[in-house]
Amino acid sequence: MRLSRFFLPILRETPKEAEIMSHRLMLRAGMIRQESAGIYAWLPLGLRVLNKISAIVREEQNRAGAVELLMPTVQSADLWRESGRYDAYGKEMLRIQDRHDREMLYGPTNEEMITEIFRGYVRSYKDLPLNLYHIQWKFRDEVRPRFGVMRSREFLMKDAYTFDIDQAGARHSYNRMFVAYLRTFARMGLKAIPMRADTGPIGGDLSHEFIILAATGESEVFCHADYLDYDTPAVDTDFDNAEGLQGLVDKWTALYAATSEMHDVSAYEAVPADKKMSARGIEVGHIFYFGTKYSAPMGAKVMGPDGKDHDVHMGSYGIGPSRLIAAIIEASHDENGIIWPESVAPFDIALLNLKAGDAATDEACNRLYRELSAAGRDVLYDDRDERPGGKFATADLIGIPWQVVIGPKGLADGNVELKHRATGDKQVVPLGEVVSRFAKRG
RNA sequence: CGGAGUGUAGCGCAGUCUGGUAGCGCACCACGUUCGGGACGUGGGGGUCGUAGGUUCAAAUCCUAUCACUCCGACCA
Repeated sequence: MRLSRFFLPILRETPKEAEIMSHRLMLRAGMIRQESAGIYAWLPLGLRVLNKISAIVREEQNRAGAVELLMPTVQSADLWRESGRYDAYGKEMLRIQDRHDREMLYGPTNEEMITEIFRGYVRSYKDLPLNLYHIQWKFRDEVRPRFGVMRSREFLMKDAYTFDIDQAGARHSYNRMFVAYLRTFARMGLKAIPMRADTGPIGGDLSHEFIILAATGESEVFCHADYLDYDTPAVDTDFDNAEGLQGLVDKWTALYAATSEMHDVSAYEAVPADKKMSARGIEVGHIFYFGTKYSAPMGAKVMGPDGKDHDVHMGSYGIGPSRLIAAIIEASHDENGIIWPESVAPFDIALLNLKAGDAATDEACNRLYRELSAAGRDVLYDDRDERPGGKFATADLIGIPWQVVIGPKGLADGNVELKHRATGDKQVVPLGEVVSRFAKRG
């Protein structure tokens, strides 16, 4: 992409309403624009990151055996009356009427709808287990949206729903998502710690919030420091191996980790002093098992091997890609701007032409732009007629992992400069070697 | 939903107390000099002062209503 033809409305000054760093940087980098309280337009740079994150979520969901579909944003109130939640949900639900005065709502979540879909087709235990998910916009009319996309009213959410014949099956389904989540967040460069969460009236131990530690986190968390050193489950993890998965989950839940709502002071006291970690955290995922809470009232049952009907055991599993963007920025930035992990960066390489209009630099840049693009790299080519300082500042602000800097001075010796955004390391590289350097990294 | 604020050019702000017909910095446009970490000069464009009433010879400024947004608290992916 040539910057001269892209739409990147960066701001030099910080809009006053932005309190936390991720919100400031997203506004300054031209990623989002507020359209209403807690409602944002995604500008091209922001959308690129959002799509990268969704792609990782999708890959890991699929790997764990989940199947993607897409449900609508607008739902019928009648559906929610079946579960009793139409009245129970309260003012957070955005209620609307269509032209026939039918009561509709903008979905805050999809348990009712997925249960309706399930019961319409699935009749036998032989069709289980089943895990269906979608990535769709949700709306929750928060009393006080704030912190940009961290707590917005409209937000993108991946929500998966599992169906099993019994609780043992549901536990395996739960564990699949548990491990998929560990992999998902790790791929985005995040250290997410699963913390025991409130299961409400269902009880049991099958509910976890995945928390990223960050100074600006909304909730106070307490955990054992060893979690930070744990290895991510391998890419070839066998998700059909129930014992193997249980072992992984056991390992990741053995040590103490809880948010303030679930904090158990005496259990925390048992953590060795040098391992005690008290910090603030951002919730980026939440998984839980809720049994037959929706299947029973809504009549989602299947015939079991015993020839009898069974209410299916369900669970739901959420990840907020839009919130994740803010969480990643909170965890990865410096005074100059965002530092994207390579896996979610909007572009792989920023190609800076320090003297647009100069025949030699133009030619070298054009060639590199073509060759890097052909090698499968997403390149943002800053071909604008701007001063070098502005180009450096822009590239740093929007956080592209690598900067290839081409100016007349270096080019006279056949060299370009390669800068790594995260470390600030700069090295001089012969022009002819740039493409091979990046080809290897893929 | 309780409490506190703010709405003046794309962004950040002054002007409001004490009414006299709107200004500064950045950004934007033109020309020139510049050009390896956010240059400088000259000239220029852009605002029904959130909206609606009212008071007044005269309202960004005073009064009333209303809308939007932000912050603190309670609540939440």
